Amino acid sequence: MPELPEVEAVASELRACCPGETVRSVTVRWPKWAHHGRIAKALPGRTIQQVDRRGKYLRFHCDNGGILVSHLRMTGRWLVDPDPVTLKVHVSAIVRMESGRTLAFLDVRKFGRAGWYAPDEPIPELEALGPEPLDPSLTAARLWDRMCSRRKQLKTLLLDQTFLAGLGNIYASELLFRAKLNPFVSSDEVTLEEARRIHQAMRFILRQAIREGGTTISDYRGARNQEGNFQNLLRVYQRAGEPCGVCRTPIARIVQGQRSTFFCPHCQSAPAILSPR
DNA sequence: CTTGTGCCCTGCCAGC
DNA sequence: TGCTGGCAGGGCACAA
Repeated sequence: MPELPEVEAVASELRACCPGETVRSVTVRWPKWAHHGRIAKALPGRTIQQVDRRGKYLRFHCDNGGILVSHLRMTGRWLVDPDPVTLKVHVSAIVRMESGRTLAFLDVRKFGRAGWYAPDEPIPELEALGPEPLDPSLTAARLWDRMCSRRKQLKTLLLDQTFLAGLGNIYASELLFRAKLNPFVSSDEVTLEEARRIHQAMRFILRQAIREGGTTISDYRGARNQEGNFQNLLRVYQRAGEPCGVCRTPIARIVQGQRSTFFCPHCQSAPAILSPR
């Protein structure tokens, strides 16, 4: 479910209510959720100072400099003051605050994970991450440069978190449609002009999705249990067989790197060099 | 370095 | 109706 815009939505909701809250207790119901069980020991007594996002990871910064790092994976959700009924199933962890407020991590598929890191302790999962797609210092020229140094199919490269941090299957397909680029093109064959289109489309799509509160297709909900709206603006994702909004050619779905790629075979046709007669 | 496979988990849906 | 296989937005380990 969650890619950059969804994680950004969750982070901003948590940011609106967590800072200043002191943790009273942590109950881990799915032991694999927490590395080593350090969280249940380290978090009680800590006051959360700030919540932010890096790639698809959420970070809770605490008063002693420690950081709780959380990844939602496919179906993980942080919920603020959940209804008691929702705490009956799929609960990975419950964090109770001194104020009486509750944070719960719900996760149907139980892939979500969290780790506690002491002050100045290295955080391995964040160190390999590529740049933030919306970072102003990531210019089209720098993006092109990074693409040229790799030799991977475009869509697969966009999903690589060491290349860019935060894109997932939905937004990779959507931005390539907007950029009118073929998902199967090798990244080292992209021209500077095409890289500019990717850069522009990526920023446009991500900003729009953030504005819409993310994409809710089945599972995703924000920390206030609200749905996103970007699913109404999807042009190719999960639209296989439907006419392209630009040229009416049926949208195609092809499995690429073990996951679905949606694209318009006409608007995003491969350059001639890749399809010789 | 790249691509492919299996796996972690559960729920849902199409097809038989 | 009931079962089965395939599928799902992520990411990791491992093999070729």
